[in-house]
Amino acid sequence: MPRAATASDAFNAIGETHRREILGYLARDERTVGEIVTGLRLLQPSVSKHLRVLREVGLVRVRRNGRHMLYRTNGEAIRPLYEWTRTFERFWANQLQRVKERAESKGQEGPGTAEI
Amino acid sequence: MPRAATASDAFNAIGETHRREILGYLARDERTVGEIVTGLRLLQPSVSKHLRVLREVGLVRVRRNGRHMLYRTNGEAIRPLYEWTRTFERFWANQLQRVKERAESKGQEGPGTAEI
DNA sequence: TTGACATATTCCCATATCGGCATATATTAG
DNA sequence: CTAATATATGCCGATATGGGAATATGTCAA
Repeated sequence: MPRAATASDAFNAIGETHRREILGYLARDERTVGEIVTGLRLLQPSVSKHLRVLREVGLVRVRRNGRHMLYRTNGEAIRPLYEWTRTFERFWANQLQRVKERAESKGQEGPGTAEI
Repeated sequence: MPRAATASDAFNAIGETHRREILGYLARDERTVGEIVTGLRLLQPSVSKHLRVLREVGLVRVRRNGRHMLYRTNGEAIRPLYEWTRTFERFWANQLQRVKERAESKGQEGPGTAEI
């Protein structure tokens, strides 16, 4: 079995750096394909292809305006990713806690707890 | 250029469903490869391969205990993903805001306000 | 040592990728 | 209508994938 299609879900779609950049770029306002091309310095066919993937997984929305296509990020579709990552929130929360505790008890370094 | 390697960064690594499952499984306690195999009903070589990818991007840590390898999730490595998704938080925050306002002004439950 | 157990690696294969380039489609202007 | 602009699609090639089966490596027990 090959790797899951990039358009199979949001988790796969955001694996690509350029697609994440596009999502960021489209987060504020809707943008034309041409604006993305010049704004992010990508080639037009590449942008169109990435937009197709993003559209297929619902990460962007489009509407037509004359001969322009106006794309915008659909933040709702990012929420599942957010929720998934939040599942691990306690890790860095604990980390901050530990750092704070260590600072407060400002004593001794634990001897090298080996990490592989 | 082919797709970026699955072990090139966390964004690519979590694209795979089984890897996300493994990360969830290893979030509470450290686990043996065998435990992952039986716990998630995967084949051992498959698990070992996924663990390798996860290890390469720092999403899991290992230590050896006799002939067992004990893996655990390194939540810290998920934080960048969390931060990235949080960039879009206002999308669903606004959504909730709108829902709340509607509820307050109407003083009743809105019918079918779909939740994902 | 030998054998049993735990995990990692290798090989094969069908598939999807992304970038470039060329081209097709769609829409408006004149 | 035709030309020009905006976007989408098709084709190519190099590459990495993930599953499965077989096998290699590593560690302990007797």
